[in-house]
Amino acid sequence: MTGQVRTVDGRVAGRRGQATRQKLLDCLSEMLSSSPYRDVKVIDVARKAGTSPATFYQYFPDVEGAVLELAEQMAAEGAGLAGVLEDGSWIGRAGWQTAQNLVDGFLDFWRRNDALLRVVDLGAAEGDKRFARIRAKILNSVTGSLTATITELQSKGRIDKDANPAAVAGALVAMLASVASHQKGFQGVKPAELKPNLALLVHLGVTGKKPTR
Amino acid sequence: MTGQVRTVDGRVAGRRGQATRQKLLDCLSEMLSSSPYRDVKVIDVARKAGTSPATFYQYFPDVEGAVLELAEQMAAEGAGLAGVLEDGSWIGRAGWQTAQNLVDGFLDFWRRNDALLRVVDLGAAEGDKRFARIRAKILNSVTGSLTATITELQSKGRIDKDANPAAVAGALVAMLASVASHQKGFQGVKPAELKPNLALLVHLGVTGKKPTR
DNA sequence: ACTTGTCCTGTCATGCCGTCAGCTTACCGA
DNA sequence: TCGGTAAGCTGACGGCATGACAGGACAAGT
Repeated sequence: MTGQVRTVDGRVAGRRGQATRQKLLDCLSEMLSSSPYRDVKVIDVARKAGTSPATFYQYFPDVEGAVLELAEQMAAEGAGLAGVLEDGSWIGRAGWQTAQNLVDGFLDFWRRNDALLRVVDLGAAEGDKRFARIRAKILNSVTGSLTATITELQSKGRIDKDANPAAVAGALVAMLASVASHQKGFQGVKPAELKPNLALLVHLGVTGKKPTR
Repeated sequence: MTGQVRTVDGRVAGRRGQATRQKLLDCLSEMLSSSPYRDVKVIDVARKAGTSPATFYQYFPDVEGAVLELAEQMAAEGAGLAGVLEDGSWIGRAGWQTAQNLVDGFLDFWRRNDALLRVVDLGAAEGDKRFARIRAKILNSVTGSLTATITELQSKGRIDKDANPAAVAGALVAMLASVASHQKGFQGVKPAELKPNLALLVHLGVTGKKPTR
């Protein structure tokens, strides 16, 4: 599927080349965590990797191109976010647990990849199709699963007939994503206290009623 | 309170100076809407304003500084976002209306200022205190009002005692902000269809029960 | 040892950044 | 009307990042 790793000028990358490439990606990832996206320069990444800017440009067209590569890797991992939902029930006490698991998994994933996710979010919001696709890939696994659950519960008449399952699911997931990336900015609310409240909202949105704890 | 407008090197700005300054801000605003934040250069803004880069640096320390200025102006306007909530009831049919009004106002404000809000969001997420403060200023008016409402309803026993009003309100507002900035990215859900569903979630989160339409 | 293709870097033209000295313009009091 | 003073603007410059290329270093096979 991925084919061979290629340099910008078309050569196939060998063992050493791939190592250098990966090292550049790792250093870029670090830089993203430590300085504003706008200030991340090719030359800094190259220096950190103990190589030269010219080498960087052999493997990536520019900083954005390299970020996209990192994001793809992350998206592949993040597609498994919905794993929690596969075998999770939304009925009774189990529903509360499922909601909690979802929130936990989400916040955890976000904390591990916050710097990269910020950039992906920005790119997507700016209308860049490539970033939007990656963002969708990450979120869709969860949104899709939630949509299915809501649709099912809706057919049982528990939820407002007028509600659009996809819209509700998308909004809930957006909420999780947004809260996750601004966790520190919640003045007066401790992170530990945030989780159950998010779970409460998710449960409310999905099932239409308060959780049984 | 605001004091006089001053140049970077301490001179007080007169009529002409303020006009130039404002023109630079306007052009910056346009550039933010039309190109990725990362690619907005001082020289482009200056050219667009029919002046030189040196002039730009007379009024702002850098691009970020100018963006902060724009954001402050926006925050002043956005602080009125909660106006809808002041005289809005959350009881019965009126509650549904209030929720809809809130969603409407929010999405509208976001659409009018999307480019700037993206940058503020990024800055805040990256940990920049100045951007975080501005973001809080915009959101707090709404969050605060919602928190009060939830607290009140909670005392009447309608909502889960364990819920933290501030956390729930914050999460709902974050949801609105996030959805607003990714409106185009909601595949398969039309914007018009999005609103009532957001209102539904807000109503559910605030009052704990389905709206009466 | 020689060939071949991968891998890296020195170097260069170009362009943006951020600063300064110095010029022009507007305002004001005499 | 006429300087004087401060505001306002810009050309020009050193510094640094970008992005391209050609050529040298290196590993592997023969």
